[in-house]
Amino acid sequence: MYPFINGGQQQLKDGLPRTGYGAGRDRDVGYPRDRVYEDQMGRAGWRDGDGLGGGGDMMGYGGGLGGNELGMGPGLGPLVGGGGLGPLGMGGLPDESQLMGGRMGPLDVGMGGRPGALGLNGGAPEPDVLRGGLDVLPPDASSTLFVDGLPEDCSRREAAHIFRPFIGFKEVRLVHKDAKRADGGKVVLCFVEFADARCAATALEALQGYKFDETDHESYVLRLTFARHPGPRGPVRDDPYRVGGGRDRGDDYNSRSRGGGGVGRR
DNA sequence: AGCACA
Repeated sequence: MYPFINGGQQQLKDGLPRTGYGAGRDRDVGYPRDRVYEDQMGRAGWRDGDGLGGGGDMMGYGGGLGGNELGMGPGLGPLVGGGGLGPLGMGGLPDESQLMGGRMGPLDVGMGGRPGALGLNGGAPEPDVLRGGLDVLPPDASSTLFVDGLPEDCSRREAAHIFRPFIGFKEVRLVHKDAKRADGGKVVLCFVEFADARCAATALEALQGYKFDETDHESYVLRLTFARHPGPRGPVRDDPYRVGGGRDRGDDYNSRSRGGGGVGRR
C-alpha cells in the first residue's frame, strides 16, 4: 500500500519545484484518492491512472514537467496540479488530521526500509554516475557504427541482439557485399544506429574484438569503427554548403560540426 | 583495410 513516502517528506521540507518526481510519487502513493476523487471527480481518468502498475513512473515524470513550464497534456495537467496543490489545500480541509496521520506513519518506515530511495531525495540523478571513462570521444565519433567481421549467415536479428543491450541503441542495418578476393566469398557489413555519439562509442569500446563464435579461435572477430557517413539519412553534417538550409531535423549529437564546419570561410 | 541506407 505504502511502499515509501520519501517524496512526501521532501515536499514538506523544501517544496522545491525540482523535486517533481517526489511530488508525483507523493500524490500517487500517499495521497488519499477518495478525497481527490470527490474533489476533482475525473473518475475514469483517475481510475485509469491509478490502476496502472507503471502509472507511478508516468505520474512522477509528469509531475516534474508540470512543475516547470512545459505543459504535458490536457489530461495530465489537472492531475499534476492536484498533486502539487494537495499539501497546500490540506490546511482548509477537515481531513487534514487524517492526512497527516496517514502520512507520518509510513514515512519513517520508508526512510529506514528503502535506502536505495535516498538517491531520489538528492534531486536529479547525476549523469556522472552513468559515465564510464568515455567522456572524451574521438574526433570522428558519430552516432553510427560501422561493423565488419560479421559471419556471412548473420541475420539482422542476430546482429541486433548484440547491440540491443547498449543504451541508445536504435537499429541495425545489414549490407551484403562480395569480398575483394573474388573467391565467391561474401561479407556482411553492418551499420548500427545509436541515439548519440557517446552511446555509439560505448558500444564500440565494449564490442571491439567480440568473437562471434567463441569455439572458433580465429574467425569472425568483430571490427567496429564509426561510420564514415553517419546517419540513417543523407549527410547533414559533413557538407559545409548544406549547413545553412536543407533538411535540418537530424538529432544534434555533436555540436562541433554545427557552426560552419571545418571550413574557414569569410 | 573493408562503409549503405535515403
